[in-house]
Amino acid sequence: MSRNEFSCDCNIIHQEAVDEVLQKMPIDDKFNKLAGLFKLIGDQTRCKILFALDQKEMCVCDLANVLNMTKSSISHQLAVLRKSGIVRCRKNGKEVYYTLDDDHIVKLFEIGLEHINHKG
Amino acid sequence: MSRNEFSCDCNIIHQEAVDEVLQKMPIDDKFNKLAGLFKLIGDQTRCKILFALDQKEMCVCDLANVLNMTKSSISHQLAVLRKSGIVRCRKNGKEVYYTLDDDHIVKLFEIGLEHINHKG
DNA sequence: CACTTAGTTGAATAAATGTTCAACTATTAT
DNA sequence: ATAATAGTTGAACATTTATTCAACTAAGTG
Repeated sequence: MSRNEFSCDCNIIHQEAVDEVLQKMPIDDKFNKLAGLFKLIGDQTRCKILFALDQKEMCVCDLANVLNMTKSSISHQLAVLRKSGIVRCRKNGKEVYYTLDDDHIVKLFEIGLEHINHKG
Repeated sequence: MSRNEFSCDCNIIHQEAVDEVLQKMPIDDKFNKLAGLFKLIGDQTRCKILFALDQKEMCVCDLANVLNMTKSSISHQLAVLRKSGIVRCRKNGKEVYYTLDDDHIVKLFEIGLEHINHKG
């Protein structure tokens, strides 16, 4: 039984190791969400937006000025962050104010920065 | 001085807030690396590879079996992870064994999973 | 009311990215 | 030597994705 029934193009070298790891692997849905979360903060623009919102509640124009980008592109990214529940918004007159809505993000940033400062 | 000199298409609503946040913002290079790190683990395939390697040192074929993918696509992703210093490899005969080479990744995963389990 | 500004949205464009495929190297076994 | 297997690599392809542009809504101002 050196060949497996799956679509990978090789023999199983260490069947036991493979089985053991497979048992501990979370289901696909978990990885989907996990990778999705990291993909969300794996973009310079969104990184900066989140960093800024961690300092202060800000409206779209403020963010556009901080990032030196157009309202439109900021708004598009804010929509992405909103839909994923990472930021929250509140309307006041003409302006829409955004805030961070997730403690985990700040922790992820801290560890990420540790990594950067430790390695290249 | 309600108009700024930059390329954003709007007035500054809260000059003080903008200035304050701008002062605290790391330089672009930091954000580049930070977003780069998250982008790296923001992919299902690489997420699974890293999770597997956190359990056990594995060769490419083992990983191909665990993920049920071809050697080639696994190898391509391993090259990406290698170049960024997140995994390390060691050759032994025909086989190449990979291991995790970064404590931060595990921490990021833990917090990421906390987030998933807390939110949707 | 007409005008300006804050913000959103959809379509289009351009760039980045993951997988496949085929060719290749290197090591082991017959 | 020859064959088979582990792994890498570059090009091609398809998909995803970030920004731009233009049109739009909604709220405040003269």
